[in-house]
Amino acid sequence: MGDELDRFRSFVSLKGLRNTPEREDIITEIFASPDHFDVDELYLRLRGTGSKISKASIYRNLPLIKECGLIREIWHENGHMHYDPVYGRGHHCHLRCLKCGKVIEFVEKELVALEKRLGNKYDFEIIEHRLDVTGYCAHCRQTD
Amino acid sequence: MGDELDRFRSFVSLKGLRNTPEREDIITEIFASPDHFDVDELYLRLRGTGSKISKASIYRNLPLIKECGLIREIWHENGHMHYDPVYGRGHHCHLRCLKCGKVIEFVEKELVALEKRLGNKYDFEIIEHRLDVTGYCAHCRQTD
DNA sequence: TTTACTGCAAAAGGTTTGCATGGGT
DNA sequence: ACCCATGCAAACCTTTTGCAGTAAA
Repeated sequence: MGDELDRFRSFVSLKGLRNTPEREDIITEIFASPDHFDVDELYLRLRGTGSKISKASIYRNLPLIKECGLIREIWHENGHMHYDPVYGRGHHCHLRCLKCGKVIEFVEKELVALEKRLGNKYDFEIIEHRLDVTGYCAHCRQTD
Repeated sequence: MGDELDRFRSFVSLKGLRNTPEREDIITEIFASPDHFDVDELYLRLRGTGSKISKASIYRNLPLIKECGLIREIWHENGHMHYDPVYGRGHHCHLRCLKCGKVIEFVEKELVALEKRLGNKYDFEIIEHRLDVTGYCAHCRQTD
């Protein structure tokens, strides 16, 4: 907790880049409530805290924050990308309702073994896997 | 083989829609070599066969062809969606090289059991899962 | 002092849509 | 004949980028 900033500061200085208040604001806000988000939501949340940051800066910084390992891209929906804060949280996958959009996170440890198997079989160095399961939740099936 | 068209014809008439040469051209071309594609590639392939179809029609028809179960969306990359012909082929997942873009398809039958487990546990009617594994292939690791 | 970072606004690029025409059923 | 589907071009929307000013290091 607060750890994210430390990690980002090291990352940035290691790369010979600069840290800025804007970057810290973004990261702080993301981890203030580490739920899935898209650029627009994050922008509005930041505005809500009084930040005057521009969307351009958000777009420019998300790849860096991703490279640093604090967030990852999860899925693209309605024409835009969604992100998931991952730092400090175990790897998980998503079960998503196609109607209401509700998202349930679940952990599937077998996938680690699967990764290893695939890496060996096809001679790949696996970087990540993304498993997205979709369907209809109980509530949405009733109100069909 | 050719089966795709039959399926689409039934689907379309069941929905009270109309079949057209453009729609058949799209489907025929997709299954002429059923590899992953994006809209632009498909458009060029169609042009290559002499078709005068517009991109607008492709964009308007892909959702229908998807709903019919002939294709599915797989991943969004470089700002646009990629598609996968699925009809008549077993369900598979993708292992993708982050550098050269090479795609290896693999089958993981355990995922069916996983789907069932998730459905029961969270009371979801599962529609589909998408597992996308990324990393670096042997060739790209050597030429780093 | 250097030069990466920011905000702004314009541009880019994929996808959608309005409209008039054409063609299934 | 009805009205859905098409082509064209404009609109739309997310994301990227050029530029001039600002501020880390």
